[in-house]
Amino acid sequence: MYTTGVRTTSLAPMLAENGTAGVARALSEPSWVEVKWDGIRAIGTWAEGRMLLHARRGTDITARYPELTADGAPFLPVADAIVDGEIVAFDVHGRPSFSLLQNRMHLTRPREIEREVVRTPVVYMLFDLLRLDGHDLTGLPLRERRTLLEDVIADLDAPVQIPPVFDDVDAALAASREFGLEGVVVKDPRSRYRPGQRSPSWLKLKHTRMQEVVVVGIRPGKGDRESTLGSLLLAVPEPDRRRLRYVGRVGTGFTDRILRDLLTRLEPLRIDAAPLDGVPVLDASDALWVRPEVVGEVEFANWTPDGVLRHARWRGLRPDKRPDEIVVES
DNA sequence: CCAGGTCACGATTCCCTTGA
DNA sequence: TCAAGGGAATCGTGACCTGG
Repeated sequence: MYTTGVRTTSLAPMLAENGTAGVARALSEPSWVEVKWDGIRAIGTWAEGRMLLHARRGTDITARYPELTADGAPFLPVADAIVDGEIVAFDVHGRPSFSLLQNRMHLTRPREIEREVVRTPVVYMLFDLLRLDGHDLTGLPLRERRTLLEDVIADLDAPVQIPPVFDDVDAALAASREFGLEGVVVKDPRSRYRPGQRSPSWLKLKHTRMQEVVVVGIRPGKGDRESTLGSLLLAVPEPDRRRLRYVGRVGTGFTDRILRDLLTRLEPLRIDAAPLDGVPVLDASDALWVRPEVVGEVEFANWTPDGVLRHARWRGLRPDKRPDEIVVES
């Protein structure tokens, strides 16, 4: 079982560009809309009755998902195939949860992997078929690859599924937002599969949210960011408005000019002790604290279970807002 | 034996250089 | 002039090493 982590040959997955609803609607009529699964992209190579899994950059992750790859895993009724899909873990509400996956995605010890098979089961959502019984299918249109995928791999057990395709961008966007999903991917059904390419034939439309935050600290930067800062430590007021609650860091979304401006504003506010409790040791270890006076706005994907902003990027200062005016969006 | 630091890997986003 | 791609920064986890 020492295949984990080794780089072996496999196809590189085709990637989606960031898109807008307008461009996505124009991609085809009717539209081809898939759920954007919040999981781990994986290319599956089926041969000699066994599935090998490779992550986006080619890492062999076969050993990490025995329910998809070891004895007893679903059996594809073909001699050989290469499939493309996403490994997904679901929370109690039935929503894909990347934070659940993080419990198991880096495990290497067989005992711990087996424990997570039971505790954090995954489903392999297949959305493409790249090779079948010796034939390269990447030159076929998506519509035909999908038909072959459905024909050939029809009756699989629970851990391997073929998710549905929708035909209305706006309805799918609304429904996915309603259900708390990350977004949708709109594809051109006429498009070929281009391994390793980021193609405008696939567009991801992601839901994002905004949150006002108060800056409570600075973490030093490295490399190009050595002379300015690495990330900002953020907080929001507790419901009682008297204390602050730590909500994580933001380290992207800045231009060099904005970084220099932030540093100029924050330097005079430096204080010795943290202005709040509950900052994880790792974040606090090299932090430079500031008086909680500077309010800004971040765009983010969702809240983690422990109340931290996920994928936050800086959107700008809110000089019109005082820290105690911040409203926490649920 | 534990805590802390560093690394690896999974992910994303953005800047900046490159080349057409 | 503009798009594409490389590079580097971020987050979050576990593995590993080291010093007390």
